Amino acid sequence: MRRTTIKDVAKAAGVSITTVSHALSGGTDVKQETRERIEKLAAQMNYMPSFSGRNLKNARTGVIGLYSRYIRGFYGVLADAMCDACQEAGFELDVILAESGDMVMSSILSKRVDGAIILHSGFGDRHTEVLRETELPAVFLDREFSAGRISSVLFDSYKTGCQAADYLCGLGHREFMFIKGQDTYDGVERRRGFYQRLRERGIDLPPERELEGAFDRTTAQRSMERFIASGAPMPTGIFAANDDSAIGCILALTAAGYRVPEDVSVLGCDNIELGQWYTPSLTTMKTGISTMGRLAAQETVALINGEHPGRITKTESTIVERGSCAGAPLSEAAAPAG
Amino acid sequence: MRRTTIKDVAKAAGVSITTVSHALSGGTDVKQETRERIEKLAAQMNYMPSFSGRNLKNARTGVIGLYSRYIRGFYGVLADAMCDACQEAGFELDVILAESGDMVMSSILSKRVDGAIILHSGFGDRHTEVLRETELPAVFLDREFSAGRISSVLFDSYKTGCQAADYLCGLGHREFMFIKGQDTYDGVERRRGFYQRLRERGIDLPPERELEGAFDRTTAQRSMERFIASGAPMPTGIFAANDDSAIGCILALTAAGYRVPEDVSVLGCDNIELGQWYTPSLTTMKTGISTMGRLAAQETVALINGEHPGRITKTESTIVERGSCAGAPLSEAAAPAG
DNA sequence: CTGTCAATCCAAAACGTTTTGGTTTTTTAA
DNA sequence: TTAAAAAACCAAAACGTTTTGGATTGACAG
Repeated sequence: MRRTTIKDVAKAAGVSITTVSHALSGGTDVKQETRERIEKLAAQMNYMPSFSGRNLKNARTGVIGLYSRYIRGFYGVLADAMCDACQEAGFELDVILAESGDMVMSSILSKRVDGAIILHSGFGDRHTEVLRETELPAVFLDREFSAGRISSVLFDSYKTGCQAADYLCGLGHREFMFIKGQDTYDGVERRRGFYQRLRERGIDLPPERELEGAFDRTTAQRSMERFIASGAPMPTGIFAANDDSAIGCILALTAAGYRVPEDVSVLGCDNIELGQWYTPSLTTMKTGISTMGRLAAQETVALINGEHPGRITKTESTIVERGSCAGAPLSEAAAPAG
Repeated sequence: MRRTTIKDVAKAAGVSITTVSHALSGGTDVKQETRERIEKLAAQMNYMPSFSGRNLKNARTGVIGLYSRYIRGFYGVLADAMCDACQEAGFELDVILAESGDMVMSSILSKRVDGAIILHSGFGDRHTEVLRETELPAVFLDREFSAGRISSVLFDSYKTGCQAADYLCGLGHREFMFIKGQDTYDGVERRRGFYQRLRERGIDLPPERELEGAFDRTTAQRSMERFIASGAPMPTGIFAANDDSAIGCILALTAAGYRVPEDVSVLGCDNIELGQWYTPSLTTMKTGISTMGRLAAQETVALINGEHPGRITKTESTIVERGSCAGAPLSEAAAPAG
């Protein structure tokens, strides 16, 4: 169970541990012949410097940590993109799954990573304050914040909301509905942008036309069913805060006899894979998840290298036109085919 | 940038570092009053023991590493399940994304993790041999191997193949086709089980009825298009090595005028989320990804604790009956509706 | 022969912990 | 009051590295 250390290699090679260290880490103070002998020996003995031993001395680990609660779905795509960018910069990406903000903070304080990318709803203001004091390079993905060595990399969700409004208006719609997401950064900003742009165009969206979607298929479906049951006139243009809730919404609409997109247009957001296979295929706002992951990793590296102080970066969305949106029907409000 | 160490806390509390260490790690040799004072101070100063310092002394990191090349999709679900099981056992799960088998090996040899879960195509026999010598507790997820401190946790894909054959035969089918996956453990075993069980039932599956699917939607679609163009008679029961290729297969069939499941039944494997939303909804073999993740993590913990030597564990699949399979049509071979 | 220089090498310190084996102080028992 | 026992504390070693500041060669110039 005892693993080989630098001492073992030194003994085997008949030199001091200093020489072994120099030989293996490319130092200049060692004869070519000796270096080769040591390298061969180290390989034979499966020697690899101890992570802890090395870091203790160096105060540098060479790893960037992605802290989140889950890793499935969205997070996985993000992590894959980050990983590429980290490796290009000579860092390793570790995904550290933590249950609470306290666990994230503990891990950071234990000096395991050179930089942290944080996407964790449990990480609160209290933690942020500690993080700032600690001066550890960090990047937030779910809030707008910047300070000394802390940056944020975000979707420009406000603008995405604006674009959604512009697109639906451009199709001729005048009566709208918003399927609300959760109160995350993106959920709040998408909503804000959508409402703001509608207002600029002189369109009012009354409270009863905002449905609870919770970024969730089932929730959106139930909400829409309730709305339909209420007998209120159906608007013709619907923007859902994400694709999942858009699909739930469509499910309820078609079940009630509405045709999408002939009677009602539904615009999603995120561009999940399912959207292109669903019937009708989903028109949606495509957010660049991979781009964001890559930018976040690069920003972390830049902060570690002290290239610039903390700042805020936003990436924009583009529309993906598919089958769930169409021009507004002639009648003011949509009605089910019966 | 200098983080607080145990020395700082000791100085602030007016005690030795020994006492601080005891106070914070629940040692018994410290007065209650002193302990409280130290705890409060440590919290105030944001002190957290250095990961490297502690591990150097302990030769134990408290982390289990999941080594893979990607983390999106399938891997993410797996990792989430593992994370739960690890935390229950007092370990932390780190997902370590490595490009090559060499990188995995380096990381393991640098003694960063107490146990490794390996799911990496780049990890070859050469690495396995080193791993065995190193005696580090490890679990493979993509090959059948066991030794001193090395286990495997796998899908029982051979049995899954058998079940697929049984199910299709039970529906009355006699003419079959197999959409081949990649030459991974699961790909090979699913195929072996399917063929074996057909043979046991006296059914022959000729080579021209095995199509290349590569676990990939497009590849399967192209293969099926080519088969249709060849004019060969269409079998009525198709088993695809995974859901993606099943969907590609259905795409080609419906485009050519075949009705699924009336003319041809298509059985997938994996139970991906898309399957339930696709039209027709996909009948498939459900593999327990979360169960496997949980088992793998528990097995790793057991190996770390020396509870038993390396062994092989397999989890079974269950069928999910949906809309892409039906009883065999009366005519021997299926024909497009025209 | 002497001093300089470059090329190799190495001993020891330092990094931040935990643990071992005391030492000092306080409490208890006689 | 004193001896023994218990409680509270601490100095130093050890873990595996890297780095600092020499030490030891041998070659070469003067």
